[in-house]
Amino acid sequence: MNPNYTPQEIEEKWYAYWLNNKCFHSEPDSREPYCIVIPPPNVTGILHMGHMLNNTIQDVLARHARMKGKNVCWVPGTDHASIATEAKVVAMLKAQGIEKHDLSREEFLKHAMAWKDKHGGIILEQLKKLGASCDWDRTTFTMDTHYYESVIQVFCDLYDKGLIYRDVRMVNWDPAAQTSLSDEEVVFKEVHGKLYYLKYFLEDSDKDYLSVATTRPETIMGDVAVCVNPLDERYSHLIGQKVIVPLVGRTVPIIADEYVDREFGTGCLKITPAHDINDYRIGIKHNLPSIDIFNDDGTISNQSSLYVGMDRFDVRKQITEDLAAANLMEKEEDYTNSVGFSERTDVVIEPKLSLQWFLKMTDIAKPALEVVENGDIAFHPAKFKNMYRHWMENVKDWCVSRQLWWGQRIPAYYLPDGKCVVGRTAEEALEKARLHDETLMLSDLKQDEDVLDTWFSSWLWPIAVFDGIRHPDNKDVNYYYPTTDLVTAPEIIFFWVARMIIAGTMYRKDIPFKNVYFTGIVRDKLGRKMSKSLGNSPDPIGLIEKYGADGVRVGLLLTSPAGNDLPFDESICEQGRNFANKIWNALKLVKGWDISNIEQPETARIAGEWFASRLNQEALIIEDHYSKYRLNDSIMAVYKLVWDDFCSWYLEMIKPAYGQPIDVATHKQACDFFETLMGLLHPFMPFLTEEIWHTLQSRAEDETLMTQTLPKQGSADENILSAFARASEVIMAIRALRNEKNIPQKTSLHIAVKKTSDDDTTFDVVVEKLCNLQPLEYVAEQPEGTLAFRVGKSEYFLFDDGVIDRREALERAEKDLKYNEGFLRSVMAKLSNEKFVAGAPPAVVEAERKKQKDAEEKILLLRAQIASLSS
RNA sequence: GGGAGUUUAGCUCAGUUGGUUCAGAGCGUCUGCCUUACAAGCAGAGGGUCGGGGGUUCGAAUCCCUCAACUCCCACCA
Repeated sequence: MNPNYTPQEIEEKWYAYWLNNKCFHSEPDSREPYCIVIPPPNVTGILHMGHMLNNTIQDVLARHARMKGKNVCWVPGTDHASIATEAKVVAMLKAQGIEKHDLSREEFLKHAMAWKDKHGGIILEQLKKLGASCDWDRTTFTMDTHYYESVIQVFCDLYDKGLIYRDVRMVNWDPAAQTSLSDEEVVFKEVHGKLYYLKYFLEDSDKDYLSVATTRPETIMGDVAVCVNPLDERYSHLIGQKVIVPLVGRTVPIIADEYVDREFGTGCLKITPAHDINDYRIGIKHNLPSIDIFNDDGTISNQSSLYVGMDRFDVRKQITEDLAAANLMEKEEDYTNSVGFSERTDVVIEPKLSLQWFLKMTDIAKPALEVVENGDIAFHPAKFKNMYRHWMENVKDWCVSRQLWWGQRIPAYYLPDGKCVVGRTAEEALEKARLHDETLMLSDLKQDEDVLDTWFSSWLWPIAVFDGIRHPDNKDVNYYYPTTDLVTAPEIIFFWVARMIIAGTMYRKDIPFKNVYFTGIVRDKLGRKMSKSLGNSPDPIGLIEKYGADGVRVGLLLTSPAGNDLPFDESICEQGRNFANKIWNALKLVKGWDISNIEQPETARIAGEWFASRLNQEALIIEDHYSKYRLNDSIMAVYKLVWDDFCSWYLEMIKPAYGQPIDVATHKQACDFFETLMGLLHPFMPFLTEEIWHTLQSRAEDETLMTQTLPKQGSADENILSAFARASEVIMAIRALRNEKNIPQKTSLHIAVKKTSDDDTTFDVVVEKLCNLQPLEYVAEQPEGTLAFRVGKSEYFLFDDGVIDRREALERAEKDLKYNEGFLRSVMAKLSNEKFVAGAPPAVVEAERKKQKDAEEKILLLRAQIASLSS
């Protein structure tokens, strides 16, 4: 066997084995289902640390449930991610010298599909390296035919119910992707810019002007008014008069509205209804015209008299120069404000008036709020309930149309007279259209050019992956829905989680999942979010190659309680790798022994009894952690059980002397323990545990650890656990003594004990073995020439081999005495306090009395010891 | 501007309804060991006024008030 554990081959071998044996595949049967739907990554995406964490957690939950005997189905898939993917395809085409606008919709989609076929699914292959136990036979893509149809069907249904409407609204416009965005897709960032004070001269005056502060001087071509607060005495006399927009020369009125903050800037606000949401509202209120000076790509439109065709940011630069040159700029100030950026393309959002499709949210959100409020769906950690409630109570209508080609095309058809019908197919639409005009032909219908927001497909994910929209009563959806756990990032609680709950309560009249586990965000050591632009994200596949998938999984899990951010440092993977290696070495030890038909030593017998109890005890605790979704506590408990209890204690206890064989019974038991431990560890370290499970004994052809159902653990013997706890204290005390006195392990020590009556002697043989002692001697008094130390209430005496320093021993005893006297004082302080004795529960008072008694006994012992040392 | 959360060892975090001298774990640090499973290791040790202040209580890391710092969400300021 290799000296160090080498994961690569082993991981490849077992993943292939599991696939070949269909270990991940699930079909409905009589068992209890356990289902997770993966948060579908972008089809063209590649694996990043966030995916690693998220999918490791899902895999742990899935594997754990499988070993509990559930019928586990983890559905994988990808999202078509309309904006992101379309942007990538457009860029790819551009690199080949092809402009999107030169292609027909069909041609473009052909290119996009080709791109998807080439790059799509890379991420799924990467998940396999991590060990993800997804049911790959159920892999779903949000543009698969059945899925596409489901989305269209839902759109039509919502339209028929009157929940979807088309309207002109101010939307968030992404000039790079040239599409509208929902509010959720806009990210606000602090931007250091300037505040420009522009001169708006009063009509018929060449010296009186209003100074107007703006961060966007390039929008003045769209100005239709200047607004002041009606209560602002500085300007009240001017209300109703007119000013001239600088450079532009247009005459616009001075109006009044409470919206204007008198404190800000000069208290004058220019009104550009087409390019600012607040100006838009004021424009409507005051019946002002709206001048849209931007083209869809962010250049100046011919609605403007100036700068036509120039980009908005170039214009900003140019116009400030021109304003200054024309002496129309009063001043500039540095200014920081928050500006909306497109989540996908990272360009500055342009508020824009346009005709879009919306979904009414208010009513359909109510039942979805209810199921979280009443606990049908549990959030882990629970604090996210607050966030959810707040959003749901203030939910806005959802802009579902996107001016893209990649996605589900909106099934709305326009008639020659401008009327609109909605239907799943053109034929269905035609039927409806003929109700208006029976002479219409298919060719008279013109389908809407836009596609639906990506999230308008992902919100159906837990239903549509089982085809439960088109066939609501099919076997799969009836069995697997509602799913059990959802593991996702808090960032998409509104994008996705909330909307899935809405869709679930609408289309299944049931929750989509019972638990939502929110992972933290993976950050770098400096606490920064990992991002491509910062280049601070390690390559996950590189990490797997370096530390092994098991090692990386352990590392990620150890430091990541639900909802907490994870400051990632490669060294945590090292800890995982080291752990794998430790286990590997334990296997080497166990496999290396010669087995012989000899009698079982008492040490091994008692060690077995103890470890069996320990295992039972800890298995319960681990299970409890799982039930609370405290996976980091769960892995830590297994980690310590394996490393400390099994390797450091148990194996040391049963280990035969070098060159000696081990007895059959002990060896068998050690292997059984090892096997059980591998079961407990399997969800976290699937590859290593599977390998070891097969190495411990030969298995049937298609047997795997991952499909084993873990046996119910027995009970733990408290007596033996506490007897061992005491013995381990003795052992550690002796080791510390050796360490302090520099007595090598090879030197066998001669120790006598004066035990108190309630001490258990069961583990004396273990103490002797692990500390390399001559048989313990039991004495009534301290023998001459010995060094005394105390563990609990028993005294131990080390026979002097010329290494004992009496003065040091005395100091130790005195320190111990001082501590116990202090302890006694604090206990007595409580007991002599009448209020305590009267007020505290009797059990607590009783406990204090016992402490008093114990401390007094110890003090007596120590005083005697000190006396003998100083004589 | 509105809301939520966090603050305990050098780092990441536990600490269940106040009750053992309760201040914990892992990692890191320090010391000693290449002891034939494992130096990716073994054995041992040190380390914290539980963010500051005040209060309730016989008793507070835990409950209340207040201040401070940080994080996140929502709204968005020309």
